[in-house]
Amino acid sequence: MFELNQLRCFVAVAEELHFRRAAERLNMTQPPLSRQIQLLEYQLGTSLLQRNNRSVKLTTAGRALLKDAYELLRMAQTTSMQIRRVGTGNAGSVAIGFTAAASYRYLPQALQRWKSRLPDVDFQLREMVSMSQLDALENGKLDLALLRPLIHRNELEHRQVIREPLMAALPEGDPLVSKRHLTLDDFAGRQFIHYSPDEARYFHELVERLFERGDVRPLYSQYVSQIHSILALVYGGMGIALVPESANKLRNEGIVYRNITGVSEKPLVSLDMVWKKGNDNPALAHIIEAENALFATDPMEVKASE
Amino acid sequence: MFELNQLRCFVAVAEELHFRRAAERLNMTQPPLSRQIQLLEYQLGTSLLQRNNRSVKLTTAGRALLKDAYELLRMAQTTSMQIRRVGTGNAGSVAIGFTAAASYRYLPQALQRWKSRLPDVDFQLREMVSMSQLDALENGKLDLALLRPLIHRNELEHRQVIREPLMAALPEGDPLVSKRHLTLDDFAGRQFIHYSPDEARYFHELVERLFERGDVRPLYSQYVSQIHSILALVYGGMGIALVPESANKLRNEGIVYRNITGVSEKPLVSLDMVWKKGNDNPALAHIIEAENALFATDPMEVKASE
DNA sequence: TTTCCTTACGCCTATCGTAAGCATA
DNA sequence: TATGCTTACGATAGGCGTAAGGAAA
Repeated sequence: MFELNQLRCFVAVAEELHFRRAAERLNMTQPPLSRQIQLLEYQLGTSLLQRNNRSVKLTTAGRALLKDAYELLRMAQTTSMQIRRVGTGNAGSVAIGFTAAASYRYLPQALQRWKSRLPDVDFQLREMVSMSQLDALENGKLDLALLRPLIHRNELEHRQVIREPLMAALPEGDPLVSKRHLTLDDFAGRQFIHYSPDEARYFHELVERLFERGDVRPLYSQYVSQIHSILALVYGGMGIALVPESANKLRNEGIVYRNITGVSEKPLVSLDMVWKKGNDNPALAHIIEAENALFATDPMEVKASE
Repeated sequence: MFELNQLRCFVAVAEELHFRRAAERLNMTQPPLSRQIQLLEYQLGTSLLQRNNRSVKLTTAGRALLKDAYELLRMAQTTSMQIRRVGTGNAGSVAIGFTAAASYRYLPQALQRWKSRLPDVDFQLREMVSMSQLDALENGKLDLALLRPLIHRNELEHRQVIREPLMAALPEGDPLVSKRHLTLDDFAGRQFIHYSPDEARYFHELVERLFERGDVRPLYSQYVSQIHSILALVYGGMGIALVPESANKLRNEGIVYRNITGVSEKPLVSLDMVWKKGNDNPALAHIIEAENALFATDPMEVKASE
């Protein structure tokens, strides 16, 4: 089989139709160039150039090869540049998993930042539940995961990327709506829609810890894992709930959000970016670096707002 | 820039994920294989394989390269085979020019023969007037021309491929139609549609020579170059004419063809195949060879039929 | 100790450059 | 005679194989 260098020799001769000039272009002397062409002809079993002492012309086979040689050399050149860029992280692809929660506030802006910084990187986005994301990270199906803090595994690294406050979600017409500022005491004895201790453990424990500090307890009526399900139940009058501030991007109709004095001032709910320790995807490194630079001091804090 | 051989080395390692086994597959020992991979990595400026003493894994850049390497090697392989076949004339393309006359009888069957013998050859057909064909042959735009015999140029070779008789073309209702066999004497004093001495010189001289042998002369009323024009004029009652037998493939409506005793027995009208002497298109050689074998004795003769 | 990749080193082949050959205008 | 490709030949560099090195299980 021929080598790319032989094709480069052949292309030079085919374009110059003159061995000496072609050799000059290739920064070599003419005799070895002749030999390379002869070798190529021998390997292909056919003559490529018809040469007498006065002229050099392409044969039919030579004309056919010239077209393919251009194609091959062009593709080799493209490949070389592309791999170089993948190596530096300026090209390639990054597989990103995210939970529904991440898709509302953090992911859209983050994607915009990353795409403008890495325009030739292909971002593959997949909505997945937290557990699947962690598994996918480990077996290399994902480069990056966006999810609520969990017990982190050893081989995974993480960083907080967003923190937002908890707010009360009330159905329209609820007596508490008239109060501008609630306190946790207002939840005493109220039907309360809680988070599932298994499938939404992070939120479950967050809420548990809040109420452990005081004396009041709401009446836990339901255990639900997804925020949009909680909002549906609040809307349906099944109770009131505590949700992260970004829930208002999910649903506003029939629901009123209220700050809770002593709670909503602090951004309690985190979103984490997680990746595998040994992941060598250079584009991933750029993303992590970009987020580190952006949140040089602290993760992005979402202030309580009304 | 890398060489194809380095890609072959890389692919072997990427598939085996084991240097020693890959080296065996490549019929070499393991250390030089390591060196080739290192060289490739150096040339691309990025690591392709992540190797510790226990395992070899593709990096992101390596995965990207593997896909492109397959593509490049496959294309090189295809090119090699294709050029080899072009060299033997079993692939490639042949540009064939033909006059309208050739397209009726000879070309269709000939093309069928050639295509079944050379299934991977691309036949490019172009209808052209004779002069353009000869020019195109000389400057390499055509490989083969099909036309009436002309004063042949030096650099061109030719062979007769078909001979057919001349017949009389009469308008329906002409008094001569009632005779089953005409003679040239029947043309005496009749309005006769002749061939142009410039644009249809071959036919012009053929007809001239015919009438020179006897005493009768028709009345030359029109000088026309194309056979289908002659038939139109005959149909229109402008006169009668002498046309090659294959004219009946052009037009039958309103025209009656009749043999001429002493003329139609001999196949007087030839069609030639012409090519340039130095043409190196191997597929052309196959075509010429095929026709030589087919007409081992004589060109295909079209018998006078009614 | 074994496995497996890397480094070191000598050999050899393939490519290069110089020089001579040969055909043509 | 000048031009231009090929052949011949010595030098050199790059690739291969063998042997030694080093890390991990």
